[in-house]
Amino acid sequence: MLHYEQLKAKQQRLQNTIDQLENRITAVQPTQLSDHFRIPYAQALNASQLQAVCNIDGKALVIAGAGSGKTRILTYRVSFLLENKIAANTILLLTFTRKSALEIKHRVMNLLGDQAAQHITSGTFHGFCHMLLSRYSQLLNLSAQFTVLDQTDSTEALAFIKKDMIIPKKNNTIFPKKNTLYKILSSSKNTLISPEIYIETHYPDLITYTDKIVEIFKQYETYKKNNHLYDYDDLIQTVAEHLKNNSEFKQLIQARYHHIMVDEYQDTNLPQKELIDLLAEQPSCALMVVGDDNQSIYAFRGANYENILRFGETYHEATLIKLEQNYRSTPHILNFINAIADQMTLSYKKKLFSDQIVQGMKPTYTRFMQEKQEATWIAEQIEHYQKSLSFHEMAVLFRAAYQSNFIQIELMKRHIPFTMVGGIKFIEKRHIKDILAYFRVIWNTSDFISWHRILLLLPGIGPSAAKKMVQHIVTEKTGFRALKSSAYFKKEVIQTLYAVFQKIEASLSLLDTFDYIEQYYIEQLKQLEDDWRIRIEDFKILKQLCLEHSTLHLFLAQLALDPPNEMQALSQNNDSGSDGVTLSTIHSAKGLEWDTVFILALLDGQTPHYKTLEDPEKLEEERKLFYVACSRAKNRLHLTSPYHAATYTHFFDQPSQFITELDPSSLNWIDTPALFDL
DNA sequence: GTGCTCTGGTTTTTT
DNA sequence: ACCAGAGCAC
Repeated sequence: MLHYEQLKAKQQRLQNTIDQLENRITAVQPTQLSDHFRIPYAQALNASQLQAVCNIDGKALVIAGAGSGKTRILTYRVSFLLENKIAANTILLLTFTRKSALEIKHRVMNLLGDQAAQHITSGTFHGFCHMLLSRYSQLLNLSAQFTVLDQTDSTEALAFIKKDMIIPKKNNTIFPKKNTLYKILSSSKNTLISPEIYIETHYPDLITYTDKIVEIFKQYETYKKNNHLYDYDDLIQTVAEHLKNNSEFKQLIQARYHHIMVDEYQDTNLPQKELIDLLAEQPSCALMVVGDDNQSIYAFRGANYENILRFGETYHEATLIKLEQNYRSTPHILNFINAIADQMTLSYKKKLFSDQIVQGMKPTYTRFMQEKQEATWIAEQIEHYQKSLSFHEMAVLFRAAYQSNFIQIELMKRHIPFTMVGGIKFIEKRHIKDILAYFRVIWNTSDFISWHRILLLLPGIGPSAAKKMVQHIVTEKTGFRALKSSAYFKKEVIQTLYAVFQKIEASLSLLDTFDYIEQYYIEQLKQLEDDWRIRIEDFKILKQLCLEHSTLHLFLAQLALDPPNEMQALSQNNDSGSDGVTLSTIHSAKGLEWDTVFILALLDGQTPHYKTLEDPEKLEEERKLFYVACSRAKNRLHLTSPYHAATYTHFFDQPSQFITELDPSSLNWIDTPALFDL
C-alpha cells in the first residue's frame, strides 16, 4: 500500500502524462472515402468513430467509454482495412476473450459478405503466444510438445517442490501455503518486480523466508523448462524474450503483422505491454489500442492501468481519439454511471452523452430484511418483466460467485432457466482435471504434474510411491512404457493402468481415447466421490469438445486457454435453448450488455470487498468494478442488498459506499418495510 | 508408507 | 464450509 503522499505524487505524475496526450487530440477531419467501398462508413459511424476506423496508419489510443461502440469500431476498422486491399494475414487482433475475437470476425464477414476476415490472426494474448510457440518451435529451438499449466497446476507444482524442501521453523510466522506462493510468483512476474523485492514490499512478514521461497521458484522454473511446461505468464514472457533476443524471429514476426489492434488495453499487464511494443516497434507498423481507463478491473492479476495512461510516453507520435457518445443506456442510467465516474480520481477526461430523448427509469436501490427476500424480489421482477422481455435480455450480477446462491435457488424453484458465468470453473473440478491428466501425459510424456495426479488416484499408491514413479517416468522418457520397468509394476493397479495406456495408444481417434479413459476412470471415481453420478454428467461436455477438435494438441490448448466457463442450469427443460437469465460475476460481464440488469449484495464489505477498504488504489478498482456493472444496463438498473449479511468471519450492515457517496437524486432509494418472518 | 481423523486458519475477481 | 498439515493406526 502506498503512503498517501506517495499516492498523490504518483497521481500527479500520471495526470501530467495524460494531459500531454490530451493536448494532441486528433482534430476531426473529413476522411476521403472512396465510392467503391461496400460499406457506407460515413453514414454508419459518428465523427470520432470514423476517425478510429479510417486512420489506418500510425499509433493511436482510443478511449472508448462504456457503450460507445467499441466492438463496432473494431469491426468496421477490420472491414476498412480489408476494403483497402490490406492482406488479411497481416492483421492481428488481440482481444480479452476468444469469444469476442470470433464475434468481431463474424461481424466483419457479415458486413463484407465474404470470408476474407477468416484469415486475420485473432485471439487472446495467451492464445496468440501459444500459437507462435507451436508454429515457430523449430526456429526457437523449443519442443512443440509442450503443455500449458493452468493456475491449479502451477500451484500444485509449487506444493510438490515445497514438500521436498526442508524448511526450518521460525518462531511466530508460518511458511506460506501453496496459494500464497503462487500469488507471489505470478504477481512478481506480472509486474516485473523481483520476488525478493515483491516479498519485501507486499509480504513483509515473510522476509525471513525469502531465501527458501526464491529457491522454490528457481526449482519450479527449472522443472518447467526441463519438461516443456509453461504457465500462463511464461507464454507471454517466452515470446517476448525471443523477440528481444532472436533477431531472425523478430524480423519474421514484424514483417508479418502490419496492422495490430488491441482491445481492453486497460487490462494489460507489463509483460503484455512489452510484447505489444516489440511487435509494433517499427514505425511502419500501425497500432491501435482500445480501452477505457474507467473499466480497469484486473489489477489483482497484474494488470496495470498505467499502461493506458502512459501510452503517450511510449509513442510520442500517438494520437488520441475519444468515443464519448453512448448508444446503450437511457439518460437516467447514463447520468448515474457518470456520477460514479465523477468519484474516480484519475482518468482521461470524458463525459458520456446520449441522443436518447426518453429518459427511462431511474436506477433503484432496494433493501430487504434478508438475502432470501432479496433473491425472491429479483425473481419476481424477472417473472414480471418476462411478459415483455426474453429471459436472455436480463442479467443478475454480483461481486463474488458465492453471492449468487440465494438467487440460484430461487430461480430453480420457479423453473426460470439461467446460465451461470464465472465462479467455480468447469476445468477446476477434480474429475475434469483427473481425466485431462491422462490426455496430457499422452501428449507430453514428461508432464510430471499430470503423472503425479494419475498415480495418486490409485489405491495403495501414496505420495512417496507416486513421487518415485514420476521420477522414473520422467528420466526414462519412454512415456507410459516406463511403468513396466518400474519397481511398482508388481502391483496390480499399475498393471491395469499400463493396459489402459496400451489400449489408448492403439485408439484411432480422440473420441476413442476419451471412451477408454472414461471407462477406466469412472470405476475409480465411484470409490472416491459419493456424488459421482452428478459429476460424470460433465463428461458429456468433454466428449463434445473431443468431437470438435481434430488433434490432441488443439484440444488441450483450448481447454487450457479458453475453457468452457458457462454452466447451463439444469432447471429441468434444458431444451429452452439459450433463452435463460444470465447470472454472472461482474468480471465476467465485462463487454456485455442487457436490457435489464440486477446487481445484488451491495453492502459495504461485500461490494466493495472488505479486503480493499483500507487501500485507496484497491478501493478505486472496486469502484470501477461497480461502474462496469452498472454500465451493462440498457433500460433498467436495479440495485439491491439485504439490511445485513454475515459470512463466516465478517458481518456487514452498511449500504455500499458506492451508493451513499452519490447524489441521492440520481437514484430511487427504497427501503422495504421490516417484515418479520419467524 | 498409506490413509484416516482432528484441528486450526481462511474466503474475490481469472487468462 | 473447506482445505492443509499434524498425529496416529495399520
